[in-house]
Amino acid sequence: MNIFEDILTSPRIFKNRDVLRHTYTPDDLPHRDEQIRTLASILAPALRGETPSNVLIYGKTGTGKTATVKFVGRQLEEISRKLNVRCMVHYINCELIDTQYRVLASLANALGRTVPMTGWPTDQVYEEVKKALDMKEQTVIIVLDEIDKLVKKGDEVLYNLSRINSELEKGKVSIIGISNDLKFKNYLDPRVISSLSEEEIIFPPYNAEQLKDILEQRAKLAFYDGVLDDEVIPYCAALAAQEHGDARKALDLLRVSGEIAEKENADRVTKEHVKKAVKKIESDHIAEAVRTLPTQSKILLFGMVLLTESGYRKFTTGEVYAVYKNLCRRIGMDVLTQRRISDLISELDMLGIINSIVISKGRYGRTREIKLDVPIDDVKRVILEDYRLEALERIEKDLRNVASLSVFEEA
DNA sequence: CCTCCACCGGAAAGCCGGGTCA
DNA sequence: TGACCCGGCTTTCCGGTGGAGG
Repeated sequence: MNIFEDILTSPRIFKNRDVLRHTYTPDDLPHRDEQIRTLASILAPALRGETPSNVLIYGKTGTGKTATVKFVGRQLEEISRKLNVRCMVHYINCELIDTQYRVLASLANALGRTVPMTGWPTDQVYEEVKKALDMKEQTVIIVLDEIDKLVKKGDEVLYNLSRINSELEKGKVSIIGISNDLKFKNYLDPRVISSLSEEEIIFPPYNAEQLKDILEQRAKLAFYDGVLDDEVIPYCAALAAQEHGDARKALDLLRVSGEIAEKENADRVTKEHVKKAVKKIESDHIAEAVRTLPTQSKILLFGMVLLTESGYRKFTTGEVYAVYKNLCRRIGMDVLTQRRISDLISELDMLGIINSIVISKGRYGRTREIKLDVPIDDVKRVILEDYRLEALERIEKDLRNVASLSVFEEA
């Protein structure tokens, strides 16, 4: 049989998987009417040739901030075309575009100027932006998503952008800042704050009911009719609502459940698939967390893996440190002090890779009791992917044959 | 009730790579 | 270009401590 025939005849789950990704902006945002209307009324002056107020938008991840802004932005551009008003919305993700120069260059390019992504003096790019705006009598609404990332590198851009209007003849600029960090204002110059936050909109987390509506709306587009068991969506919604009402998480859960069902060649998605999806997402998160760990932490964690494998369900800072020190020596890496390792252990704890609590063993001192509470095989595999740590694999094999505990000795 | 272990965790200073400014 | 600054990482130093054993 032709392999494609095989694939084509297998049960079909997804009509359109992309609808469940967070890059997708739906045509209708349930339970965000209030925010949409507020934002629209703030931006409306743009259509009458006035400058809209600057807006700051707050809300945790997955509360629909970006989707709402993009949605309103699209509608605004649409109607301004109809009314023949020169008004555009320029979206910038500050996680990627995180310096004054890049923000200005991206803006200039969007306005039809060719500015290299590097090389020019910053004020020349600034002039270029101003010229473009004045010449076209353009109104631009700049969306700075994850604005807190930008602020951490200095608020000069924001300062310049917020007073650019007074230097323009005909062009108009207003700024929409999106942040999930409520405290990010602390890093700002008070003048910038007052100009930037002329208006503020808060996005509260979704509750389980609302998440259910969102999922149902998307599921209609994403899945074929009747492939979802009735309990699947309420279950996903309930799980995501427990964790801060994050719609992104709920959608991920639904998508991964579908993918698992598809891979299993099942003809419907069941609650069991959702349960598996929870596990898969969690283990992917852990793998990612381990992968991005600094090298020293990886060695440390590898030491913990070895201890766990040789039967220690829990161990103390001192024990791990001895193992860690040995491993470092054998693979020729620098050995950090115990004080530092103590901090690295706390970090691993915060990432949820290990469990550690400070206990007192009376006469035998006070220490942290550490437990590795993730699948050790996964952790080990990911650590060994690091080319600098290949040597660890050999050491581990040697240890299996010798008494594994010998790592402890020779302090 | 006191001691004293084996570490915790704060403070401060040093080091280093990168960026800024005259 | 060199002087300088900044922030992240690391070391040094050290005072603090819960509770088993005496």
